[in-house]
This record gives sequence, C-alpha cells and structure tokens, in this order.
Amino acid sequence: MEQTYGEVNQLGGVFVNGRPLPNAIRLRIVELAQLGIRPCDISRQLRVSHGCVSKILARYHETGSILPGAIGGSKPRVTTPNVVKNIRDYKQGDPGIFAWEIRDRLLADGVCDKYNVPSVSSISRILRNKIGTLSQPNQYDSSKQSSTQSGLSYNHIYPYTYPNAMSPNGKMGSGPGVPVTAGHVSISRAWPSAHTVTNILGIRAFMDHQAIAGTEGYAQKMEDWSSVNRATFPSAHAVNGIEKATMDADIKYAQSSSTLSSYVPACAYSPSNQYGVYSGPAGSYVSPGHHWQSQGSSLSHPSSGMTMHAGDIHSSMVFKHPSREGDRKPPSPMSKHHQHEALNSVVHGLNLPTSSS
DNA sequence: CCCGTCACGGTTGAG
DNA sequence: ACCTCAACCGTGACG
Repeated sequence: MEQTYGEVNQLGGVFVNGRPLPNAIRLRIVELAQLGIRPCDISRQLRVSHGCVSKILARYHETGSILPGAIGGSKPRVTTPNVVKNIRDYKQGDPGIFAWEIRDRLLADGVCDKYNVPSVSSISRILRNKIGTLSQPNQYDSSKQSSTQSGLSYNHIYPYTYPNAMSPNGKMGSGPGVPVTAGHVSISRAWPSAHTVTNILGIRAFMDHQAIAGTEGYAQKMEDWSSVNRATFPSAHAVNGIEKATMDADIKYAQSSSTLSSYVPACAYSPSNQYGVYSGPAGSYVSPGHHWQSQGSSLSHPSSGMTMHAGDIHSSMVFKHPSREGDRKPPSPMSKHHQHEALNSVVHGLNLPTSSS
C-alpha cells in the first residue's frame, strides 16, 4: 500500500483502479443525468468512462442509490449474527458440546438449512473467535439479524449488517500512520471552461468548500456508507433524497476523519502532479472502528447530524491541468442555460452547506 | 456517434 | 498472521 496514485483514463480523468469513483462524482453523474444531459456528455465532462457512467446510472435507476456496492469481504453467508447467537446459546447451555453437535442442532432447530449451515470448522472458529472472546452479549444483538436471513441479498439494497462494530482492532491498526499524502492540495479547481458542467451546475459552490477535503469521505469506506445509504433511502429516486442520505453518510466520516487528521485528503488530486493522489495510502482509511460507532449513532438520528461540514461531499474531481483542458473542449453547447437553472435549483435543493465553516 | 455489455486487472475484507 | 475467494471497482474495447 504505498500511495495509491491514480491513473489517468483516456478522457484525462483520474481514477484508481479497483476503487470506486468518489461519491461526489457519482452524485454528479446522476444529477447531470437527471437534468437531461446525455451520458456521453456526462462522460466527457466528468471524464469518466462511459461504461462507468452507464453503470452508475443504471444502478441508480435500479436501486436509487448512487453508491458503489459493498466491496470485499464475504457475505455473512452462514455465520450470520443469528447463527452465532444460536451457537453461543448452545455453547453456553452445554459447554462441552461439540462443533458437529452444534451443527446438527442448528439444522434441527431450523436455524439453518442444509445449504447454509456452517461447517464444523466454521463453527469451531466461531466458538474460538467470537464466542470464546466475547463474553458479553454484543453487537450482534444490536445489529439485529433482521438482515440475517436476507444475508444473501446483502449487497443489494440492504446493507449487510456489519456486526463489525466490534472489529475495530481488526485493521485499523494497519494504518501506517495516516500518511497524509500530498496534503490538501489547495486544488485550484481548474475546470475546463466556463461552459463546463461544473460551472453550469454551480457545483463550484460546494467544490470550493470541499475540493480541499478531497474525497476523504471516499477514503473512508465507501462500501460502508453504501450500506448506510441504501438502507436510508432504498429507492428514493430523487437526487435530493440521495443527496441527503449521501451527505448523512458522509458526514459521519467527515467528522471523524477530521478529528483524526484534519483531512486525510485521501483523494486529493494534486494539480501539480497531474496524477492526483487519488486515494491515500490505505492507511489513510482512518480507523474504521471509530466510524462504525458514529455511524451507528447517526443512523439512529438520521437527521440530527445534518450539519454539513465543508468537505463532506468530497468533490474530488479530476483536477487536471487546466491548460490541458483547453483542447478538450466541452461538447454540447446546447441548452446549457436551461440546465444551469435547473441544476442550480437542484443544487440548492441539496442541503448544501450554506457555508458551514 | 451513442450506449449497453463484458473482459480485464485491480482492491477489499469476511471467512 | 496469513491465505482464499467472491464480491466490487472503472476502464477500455467491442458490437
């Protein structure tokens, strides 16, 4: 995990292979699309491959979420909270019980069926890792297993329960000391020209605030918010809805991250660097554990945390050399005017931080 | 030219 | 502490 430098795609956009596009960009894609801007134009303007635009829009239409799916990990296939709970119960009821007996009981009690019953080795591991160590009732209960059963669809619209509220120790440690990369490059958010969508959008409004913050939110675990987000607005097909949720999610991270290290510009594109540093070293994924918590809380108070923080919408765009931009030329000069207004209203509709700072 | 789709090389994280 | 592997990612190319 050295620094993850972004790569530059054919359109001149910066991206990090394997990682999702920053939320801000995803959001913008959707916004633009809603304004009637064609995908191909969006692609060019935002410098995101059309395949990606297409995919994001498709997903948005399908799920109402602009967020990327949950990356990595495995579905809570068998060891769902509910299963763990049962195992724990069995174990507590009979400390000497064998894993295979537990397995049988899970089947007998209907907790699992033959398809999702944990293997004996899994059960052993559960006993060892989860039950053995945590003596007190735990997160599992709180995180509920409602999604337990639906664990399979975990990635769809529902978050896979992250029972991890407890797994802070897991990775975070690995953070090699938040090597705040290039620093919050005071991105000269040089956007192509006055015609660009950005301007049209008035996006700059929040860009200015957030450009700096880069996508730190993004740096956090996007997948996580996706969960949150999806749960929050399962099918709100309104940008606003999204916006809100998105921000909600972002806020959590922004807050904590700012706490940790002013910005962790994990995603700051260094203008001077052409290849901006897209995502800081994994290390800059500031401790998850921390977040989970705040995340949880804000979940319970969906709107209480609405205070926008500058930098919440990490609008890390592809800050490329302006000059470069010149030739690139924004297409479709058409009805920008129209869009402008439309978008502006949209943007305003967004709970943009009327300068929160 | 537009756009849906998919192989590819990549990352992530639970098991 | 590691490895596996299945999930996801965006790009780029094809049709």
